[in-house]
Amino acid sequence: MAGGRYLEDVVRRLKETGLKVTPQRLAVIRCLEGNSSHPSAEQIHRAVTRSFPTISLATVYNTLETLERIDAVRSMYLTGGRRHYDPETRPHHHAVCRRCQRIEDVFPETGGPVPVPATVRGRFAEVTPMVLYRGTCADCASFSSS
Amino acid sequence: MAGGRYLEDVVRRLKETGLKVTPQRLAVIRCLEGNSSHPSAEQIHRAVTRSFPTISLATVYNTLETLERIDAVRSMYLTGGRRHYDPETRPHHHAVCRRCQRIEDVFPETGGPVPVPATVRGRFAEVTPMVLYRGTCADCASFSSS
DNA sequence: CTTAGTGCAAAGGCTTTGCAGCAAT
DNA sequence: ATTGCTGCAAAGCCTTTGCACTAAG
Repeated sequence: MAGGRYLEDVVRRLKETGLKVTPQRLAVIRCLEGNSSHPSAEQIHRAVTRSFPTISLATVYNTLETLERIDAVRSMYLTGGRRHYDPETRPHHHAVCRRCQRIEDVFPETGGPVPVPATVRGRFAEVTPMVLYRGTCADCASFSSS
Repeated sequence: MAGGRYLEDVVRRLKETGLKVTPQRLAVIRCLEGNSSHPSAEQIHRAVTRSFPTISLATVYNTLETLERIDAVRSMYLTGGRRHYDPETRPHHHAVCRRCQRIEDVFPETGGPVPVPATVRGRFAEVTPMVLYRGTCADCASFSSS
């Protein structure tokens, strides 16, 4: 595996900002590293619990907020009323399955840049477009009636 | 004003589906007609309360769910954990202010169709792209430090 | 009449907050 | 010693649900 580039980087930023590198934070960072499943806080908590049984859900939330402030994670509401966390902080798009809610990253390179219409440019500054491709994923399409 | 095209249309669809046209539902429909502010359920409730003081928030939620089923309104999580309702049910995009969370409709015609990358097309069927143009609106840009 | 819809209140998710105890300078 | 972090529990939003009452067709 790629081995800790993300972890190293986030740890460095924590230290630079004067924040502490606690075992709980390390566990959450490790859970996020290379994780493109866009987990919710609760999913992260469940996953981290396996290696760190005593970590509390509140600490996971606190840690995620801290990590978001140092740009180590990005949160978003893509589907439903729950927040999803993504360690990929570069601008990119998302494909979301209408049925199973699976979320996949879609990088701008694969589809070319998304133009910002003049009407939007005239009314908003520093516009970053983010596309949501809502569709039906292969798994769900094959079990179409289930 | 345009005068009731939306209302007429929704009332017709309610009847066709065998649903009742109650004063509460009419009040919610009137509140949605031509409303492009993407209100939350609570905002709709507050607005409707002015003309219909006894309507309950639960009824507003129930009504919105009913209206969404007959495709008279579309709900979405664009920003934060609250649901926003939009009487515009044709596919379109949204511009959202990073600061004040104001939401504006952006119609595909103004920016041309959004292409679906081959990678997405290969993994998802019936893909509908929806763009979120996140930026800073003119009002917020002028009060940049407030 | 009959059935669906309303309003109230309670319950349910998810997230945030307050605070005592603990850990790391 | 001082500061910040953790974990627990409670509180807070927003939304959904159960149920008796009411009203639409």
